[in-house]
Parts: sequence; C-alpha cells; structure tokens
Amino acid sequence: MSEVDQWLKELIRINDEEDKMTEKQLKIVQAAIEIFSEKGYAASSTSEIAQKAGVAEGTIFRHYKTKKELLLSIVAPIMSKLIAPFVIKDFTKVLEADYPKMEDFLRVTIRDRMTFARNHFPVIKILLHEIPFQPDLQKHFKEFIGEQILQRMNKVIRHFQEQGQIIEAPTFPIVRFIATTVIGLILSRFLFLPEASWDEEQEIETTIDLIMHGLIPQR
Amino acid sequence: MSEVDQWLKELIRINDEEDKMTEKQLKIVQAAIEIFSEKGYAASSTSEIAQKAGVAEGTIFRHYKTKKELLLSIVAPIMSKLIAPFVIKDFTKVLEADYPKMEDFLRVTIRDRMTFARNHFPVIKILLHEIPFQPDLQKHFKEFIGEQILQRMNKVIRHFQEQGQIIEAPTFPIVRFIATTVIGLILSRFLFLPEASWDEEQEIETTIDLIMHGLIPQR
Amino acid sequence: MSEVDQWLKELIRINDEEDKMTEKQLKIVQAAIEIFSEKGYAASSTSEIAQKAGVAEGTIFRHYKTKKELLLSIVAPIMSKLIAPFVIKDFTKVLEADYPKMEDFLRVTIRDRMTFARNHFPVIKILLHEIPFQPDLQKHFKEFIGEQILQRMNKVIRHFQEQGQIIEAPTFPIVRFIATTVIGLILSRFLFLPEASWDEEQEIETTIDLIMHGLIPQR
Amino acid sequence: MSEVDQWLKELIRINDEEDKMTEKQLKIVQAAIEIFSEKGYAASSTSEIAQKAGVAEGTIFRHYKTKKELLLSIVAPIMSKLIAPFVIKDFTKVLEADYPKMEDFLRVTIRDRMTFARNHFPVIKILLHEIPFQPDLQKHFKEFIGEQILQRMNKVIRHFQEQGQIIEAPTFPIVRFIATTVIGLILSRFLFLPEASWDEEQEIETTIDLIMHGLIPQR
DNA sequence: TATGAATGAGGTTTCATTCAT
DNA sequence: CATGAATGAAACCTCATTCAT
Repeated sequence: MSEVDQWLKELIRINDEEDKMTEKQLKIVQAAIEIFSEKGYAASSTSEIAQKAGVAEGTIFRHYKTKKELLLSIVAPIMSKLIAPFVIKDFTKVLEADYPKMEDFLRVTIRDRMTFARNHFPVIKILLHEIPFQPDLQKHFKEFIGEQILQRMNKVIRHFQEQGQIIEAPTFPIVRFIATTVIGLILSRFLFLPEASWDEEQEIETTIDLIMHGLIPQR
Repeated sequence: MSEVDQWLKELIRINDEEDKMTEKQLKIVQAAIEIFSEKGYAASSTSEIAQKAGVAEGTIFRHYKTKKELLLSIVAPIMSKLIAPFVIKDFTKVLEADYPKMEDFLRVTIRDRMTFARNHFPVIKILLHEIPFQPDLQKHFKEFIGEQILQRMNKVIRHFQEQGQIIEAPTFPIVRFIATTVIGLILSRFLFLPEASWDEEQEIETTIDLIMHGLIPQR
Repeated sequence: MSEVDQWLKELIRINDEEDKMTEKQLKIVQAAIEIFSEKGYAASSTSEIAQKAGVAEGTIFRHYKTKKELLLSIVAPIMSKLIAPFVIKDFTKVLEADYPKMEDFLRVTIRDRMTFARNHFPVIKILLHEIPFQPDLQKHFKEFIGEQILQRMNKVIRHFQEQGQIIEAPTFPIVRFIATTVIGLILSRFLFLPEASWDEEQEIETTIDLIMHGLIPQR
Repeated sequence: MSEVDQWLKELIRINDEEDKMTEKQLKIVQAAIEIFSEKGYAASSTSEIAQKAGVAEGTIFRHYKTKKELLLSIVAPIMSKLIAPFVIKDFTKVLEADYPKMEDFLRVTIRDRMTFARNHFPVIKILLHEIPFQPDLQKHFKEFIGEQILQRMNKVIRHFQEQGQIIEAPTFPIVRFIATTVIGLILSRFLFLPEASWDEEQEIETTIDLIMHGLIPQR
C-alpha cells in the first residue's frame, strides 16, 4: 500500500470528521490551504502557515509529521470527492432513470461539478499544481481518475451511443472532447477569469449546445 | 515599462540571438529548463542547476542577477512565440486566401501549435506552472494573450460567421469552446498522456469533426 | 518613526532588561560586541559570531532578523546612556548646588564619562566606527547628541559665564574646545594608548588645568 | 622590512609620480577613494570600483595584486604627507627664525594642516577608519607618528618652555592637549559639521586663544 | 595593457524539524 | 496538547581573484 493510499484512507477520515480536529488543527489546515494556493507548496513556509494560523511553529508538527504530510492531508481527500458523483453503484440504471437525454446528463454534471469547484477551488488549485511534482499524488491520481472516471465515462458514452443519441466514434476522443470542454469552462470561471461577470446558466447551456451540435449551423 | 516588458525585449533578443550566449550560459539555460520543468521553479536549487550545467554556482549569477531573472529569461520569450502565428498583419486576407473553410483553418492551426508544443514543451510547462505565482508574468500574459489572441480569434469567428459557415452566437463562448478543446488535445498529447501511442493526424481530424459537428449524429 | 527610533525604544528595553534575554541570546550579543569591535562590522561574519557564542548560526537570526539589526541592538542603547548624565531635569539647580566652580563640574563629568568608557569601550568603539556608514545611526546620533548635549553644554557655559568664572566668548567654540579635549583624553586613555601606564587622577587634573588656564603661565 | 614599509616606499613613489600611472589606473584610484570613504573598505566591492572607474574588473588586479594592496596604495602615502611639515632637518632653527611666539607656530600649523585636510579629506577618512583594523597600518602609524611627531612636538614644547612662553609641565599632556584641540577643530570642520557655515580664520584664532589662555578670564 | 567570463569559497538568511518545558 | 528556542543543512547570492583571449 503506497504512502498516498495510507494517507487517503487516514486523511479522508480525518477530513470528513473534521469535528475530531482540534480548533488549532483546523486553523492550521485553513491557513495552509490559503497560503499553498497563493504561493504554491514549495514557496510556502511552515512558519508563515503557523503565523497565519495563530499557532506556534511546533504545533504544526504535532499534527503532521512533515510539511508534505500537511499537503497530502489537504489534497488527497479532494481526489475522492472529485469523482464522487461517478462512483455510484448502478450507474447505468441511474442514467436510464434520471437522464433520458445526453444533454440532461451534461447539464446536471456540469452544474454539480461547478458547485463543487466553487466550494473547493483553493484546494483544487493546489492539487492541479502539485500533481506534476508529487509522484505519489500523480500515480494515485492517474489510477484513481483514469480507472474510475474513464470507465464510467466510457459507459456513459456507450450508453448514449447505443440509444443512437450520439455519434459512433471511438470513445476516447469523445471523452476527451467533453472533458476538456467542461474542465475548460470551470477553469475559465474560477481560475482564469474569476473577476468577470458570468451568467453561469447561460454559459452552461451554450457549452452544452456546442458539445452537442458543434459550430456548424443546423439546417 | 514593466519588469517583464523589459525582459521580453531584452531576452527575446538574447534568446533569438543565442549565438551571443557563451557556451556556459547556454548550458545553464538548458539545465534550468530541465530542472524547472521537472521539479518546479521554487523547488529547484541554483546549485543543482549549476551542477547539471557543469558550471560553478557563481557563474549563474554572473549572467542572471537573480534566480527569478533566470526564470524570466526562459519563460518570457516563449510568450511572444506562443501567439506568433496570430500576429500577422492582414489576418482577414490570409483567411480568405488560404483557409476557405473553417476546418482548414483549424487543421493548420492545430498542427502548427502542436509542432510548437512538441519543440518547447518543457518551457511551456514551466510557464503554465509559474504564471499563477509570478504576478508580473501573469499580468503580461493576460494583456498579451487576452488582447492579441482573443482579438484575432474574434475576427476569425466573425469572418466565418459572416460567411455562414458557423453558427450565430456570442463569440466569447465559441472561442472558449475551440480554445479549450484544442489546448485540451495538446496537453493530453504532451502533458497527460505523453507515453500513449498517438495517431496524431487521426486525433486531429476527429477533434476537428467534434468541434464542427458536435456529438449529435448528422442526419 | 524611523528604524532607529523603533530600535532605540525596543532595544533599550531589551537591553536594560537583559534578564529577558535567553542565555544564548546574551552569548550572541557578547560575541558580536567582541568581534565587531575587533574587526569592524562589515568584516565580521555571522558564522564567526555564532561560533564564538557557541550557538548555531540560525539561532542568531531567530533573535535578530538581520545582521544589521544585531548591530543596532548593540549600538543603539549606548547612545542614550552616553548622554544620560546631561539629561536630568533641573540642570541649572544641580549646577548651583553641586558644582560651585567650573573645575568641579569638569572633574565630576570627566571621571564619570571615563568610568562609562571603561565599562563600555568595545561598544563605543563600534559606535564610533559605524556611525559614518549607517545613515540611520548617523541621523539619530546628530539629533540626539546635537540637540541634547549641545543644549545642556550651552546652558552650563552660560551659567559659568554669568558667574564671571569663564570668559565671555561664543559658546560654540568653547563647547568644542572642552569636548575635544575631554574626548581626546578619554580616547587616548582607552583607544590610542590603552597599554601605557596611566595615572588617571593626575591626567585629569592636568587636563582640567589646561582647559582652565591654557598654556600661558600665570604671573 | 614589513609589508607596509615596502609599500610605503614603492607607493609613495608611484603616487608622487602620478604621471607614471596610466589613465585607467588613475581612474581606479579615484574611484576607490570615493567608494572606500563612503562605505568603508570592507563594505566596498572591487566590482563597484571597477564600474565607477569605467574599467573591467580584471584591470584592477593588473595594477594591484589584491584589494588590500589597493587600499594601502591609497592610504600609505598620506601618512608621510601627514607629518611632512614636522620632518624638516633643523626644526629648532626654523622655530627661532620663523615663529617667535607660540601663537605664530600654532597659527601656521593649524592653517597648513587644515589646507591639507581640505585637499585630502576622503583619504584621511579612510585612514582613520582602517587603522584600527589593519595591524600593519596601525603599527606603522604608531611608529611613524609616535616617533616623528611626538619627538618634534616635544622639542617644540620644550623650546617655548625654555623661552618662558608656556608653563612648565610634563610635555605629554601638553602635546595631547594641543593635538586633540587642533584635531578636534579639523574634524569638526570637515567630518562632523562640514555643512555648517564656517568662518575659519575666526575659529582658528579663537582656538589658539583657548589653547593659550584657557577659559578663565584674564584680569 | 586590458578584458570579462569563470571560479569557488564564503556571506547572510531561510527553513523544516526537534525537543525540553 | 502546545510552545517556541534551537538547530544545521541548504538556500540564494557576493566577491576577490584568475586566466585565456
């Protein structure tokens, strides 16, 4: 069991049961999220975190053996939540029951993930930045996302292909196409242009339209 | 003139005329690119760069006053090259003459930027990672890319809209849609799944198809 | 409030309540005084100070943010003490009561400042050497000494002039004459010829005589 | 023969025959004087000197083996000039012929040394600051000044004592008294209060008066 | 003679981590 | 649990000096 696996288990627990944290520990985590997401993990110092958390320097190391452990405690739990909506047992049934049309599935998924991003953006930003440099995290992310999400998305695509709702083409480029468009929308909203005035509903509908019909006008 | 503006001017010159670099300076830049892209700027040490470059540590600081200046000397010039193909004088004429159909424009652009990415990927990776943390770079990037690319792309979109080739919709979401799809393709190719076996031409065609027609099957 | 002003306040406090220093901090200050006064501030290295203090180099920077702050913490408090004897509320009354004759005033002052110099010579030496190079210190010194000492000395001179004890002449050259003679005596004693055998009492009396009667024999 | 002795010989020659210096060497010396006197020897960098002199970094070391040699080349020659007026063969005869009264001797000496100080103040400032930290310089200064000046001054004092012009007292305190008063005047003029408006002639006369008659009014 | 790239030792400062209280 | 003084390795950077050109 890899380092991260352990952490994921332990730390998801810790994080989900945030009540079990002492007040100081919570302050530390909050301060760390803020500082990591502002300056990047490597450029953040534990002493600055301690200061912002209103805690002695040593206190951080009471709760987290190393600075990296603190990072993982913040970043690892978000990974499971990131894919949560796809990890439900009988996905196909849900599809049939709840999303008769591909558009419906897209609409619900985009809204849901956008809300998630809104609530957790700093942590997501940290995750995005640290994945390339933390091999543990990287490996885990690939297995986790790659296995879980891709499989589910493949199922979704094939489901709607079988229904004749969408084109018959290899699933991988289709998944990539949908994923990058949706992720592009979310990052534009919260990372690139957070200050712009957004009509989110409108943007979501337009994006769904483009995914479904492309640029060429329908006769 | 901001810090980065100066840098852009000076360093593009330096970089374009790489002959004016001493041999050691070139080694330093190469080593820095490699290490920065592997570990991130903040986690890279000048001593490691010196070692990999086969140079004394002091030599780095003879050529670059600070570590950050070294970073900028690497990253700033790439920005102008990134948008180079869009910065040609009479863009509309080029469009009319060379790209009768939107697909043609997309095909050429994607191929060109993919070649560019292949040649400069480590530096692009560094740029992507450091933009959020270097306000100078950030501001410059926004002005540079925002002004230049968005304007040109707006023109392109309106050009093909006027011709009736593509749908009448606000340009911003259309640009975003195209951009994220194309960038998504490129990052998938070189960042996320560089090890996979890619039939690039095929992927490009599929992506263009998806952009143009979306997921819904044509009658 | 200038840098030094802050320092003066804070550091006098710290220095006066030396008990609030940790043992190691005291060692650092002692080592720094010794080394600064032997080699000069700029030529002293923090690593040498740490070594002599028997402390890790990092420890110095836990207590003093910079090397210069360490210098100021040593040198600033001495300035207020340097002028302490002149800064008493009702100076004229003291003069009338305690020093009926100018000679008495000189004798007491010289003895007192000589004792002070004996106790603090290394720090005074550091101060003398760094004033020309630390503008903060310089400015402060001028205001402090210039305002305080010159004013008081002017009062003293005028007091004895009114009593007819000393000549009617502009006070500034008189103050300068007395000051340089006294300072010359003290520096000769502790800086230029510390190794010579001194009959201090005798030298003080001779100096007072010269100040009062000059070189020309009294009829 | 000590390091400094060699230097004194060689460098006085070089310095006196400044024509034998190349233009660049002269620029170096001028720049060094300026920078050393502003920031102190230890805090000045050879590269800054080279820059201000408009010379390549290496050029300094063509002319001076080390930075310290550059310092000595500047500072050593001033020492012989400092005492020049006292080093004439038949001093007593000069006294008898030219200075019938002690006041005359003082007046001429003060004026002469003041002119000298005006012309060479930066170098004198460097000398003052470096003497305590350059044992070579220190030793030399002591022998030089101590032997030469003290001897001559003793002669002077005894000469005027024999004539009954000044009091019978040990010569050492008298010399000290005169020296510190004169040096005090000169340093006040050029070091402590260079910006004040000075009536030099007036100040000189007052100072001579004070040296001769002290503070007590003459009946 | 003059240059300036290169060096490497050493400078100040930061930082994650430990540990006695 | 919490503290914060202490650590020492390592970070970035400076500098006097050398040497090929």
